Amino acid sequence: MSFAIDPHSLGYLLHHTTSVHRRVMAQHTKAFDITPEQYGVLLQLRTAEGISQKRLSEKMHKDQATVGKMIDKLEAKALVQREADPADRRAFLVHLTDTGSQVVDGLMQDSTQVHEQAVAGIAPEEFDIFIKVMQQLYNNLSQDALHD
Amino acid sequence: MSFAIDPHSLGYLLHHTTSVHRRVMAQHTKAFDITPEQYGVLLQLRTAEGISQKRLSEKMHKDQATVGKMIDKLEAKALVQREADPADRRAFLVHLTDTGSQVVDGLMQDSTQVHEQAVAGIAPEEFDIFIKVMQQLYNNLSQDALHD
DNA sequence: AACATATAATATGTATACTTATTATATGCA
DNA sequence: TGCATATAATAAGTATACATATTATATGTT
Repeated sequence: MSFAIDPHSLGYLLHHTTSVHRRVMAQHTKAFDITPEQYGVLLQLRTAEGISQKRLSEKMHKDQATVGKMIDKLEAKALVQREADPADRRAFLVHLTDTGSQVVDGLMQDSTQVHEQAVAGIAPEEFDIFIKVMQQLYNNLSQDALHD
Repeated sequence: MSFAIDPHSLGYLLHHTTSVHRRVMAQHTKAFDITPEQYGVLLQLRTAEGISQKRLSEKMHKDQATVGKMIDKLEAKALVQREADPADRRAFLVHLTDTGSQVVDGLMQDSTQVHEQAVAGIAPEEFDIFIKVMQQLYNNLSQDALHD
């Protein structure tokens, strides 16, 4: 195995690129008075309306406690709503409110802009390889990390 | 621009892969009673012995307050040491202790293992493209994000 | 020297992210 | 049915991560 990069810098590259992506997204989400993580919740709900906090935490690869807190904040801002699950009295089903839907719709446009900014000057074939490698890294690292 | 992936999923891919990488590293750093972020500090100090917290925060792309807190914790564990900067009474110079050096040395080996686990089955040429694309994404996104 | 401005570190407050424990409710099985 | 076990959500505690403010010290200008 003779890769060009120092093995210790894979972590740096992942973390720094992810951080800067978050910071750019934060500049956009700020206008809607939410964080990028909260946008992530709204985006999931858009295509998974009425799922439980448990399922949501699995889909987002975050633990239940974290997602629960985020739902608290989003509910306080009236962007989502908790509904008692009629089939399981331990669970809540989470719904987007109308305002919540409007916020996601607005931010999806910003998100597309950020994507275009991010991939500027990158050849499509290379970007495809990048995606494939990222998925492989994820799969390789997931083998012994606990997740859904 | 017709990339294969949904523009909204670039963030997911970055965040999830970075998270899983952190979780795997955490399994290793735990044996040394530190976090992956604290390992990052020690690793930087290894090649930049005696730099200020300010410089350290710049090299790590984190803000000074965050790095200051991490130094507090590492100092409490006797892995690093603060020294008054003789040339600037506002500043501290941060040093690895002997124990700190041993911890980095041990974890660098673990880190190499994690790297190998991560890149298993990935063709070197594709990994090179991956690195290049990551760097381009970083550069593109850094244009309007504040950083060093 | 005196003063305005910049800078290094710290303090404070908010928001993830994860661990462990707790509570209420489900579910499987005797 | 009754009980052991599993599960959904929450609570409490620790550690980033960042924004804003504060304090002490430097530095530039007059």
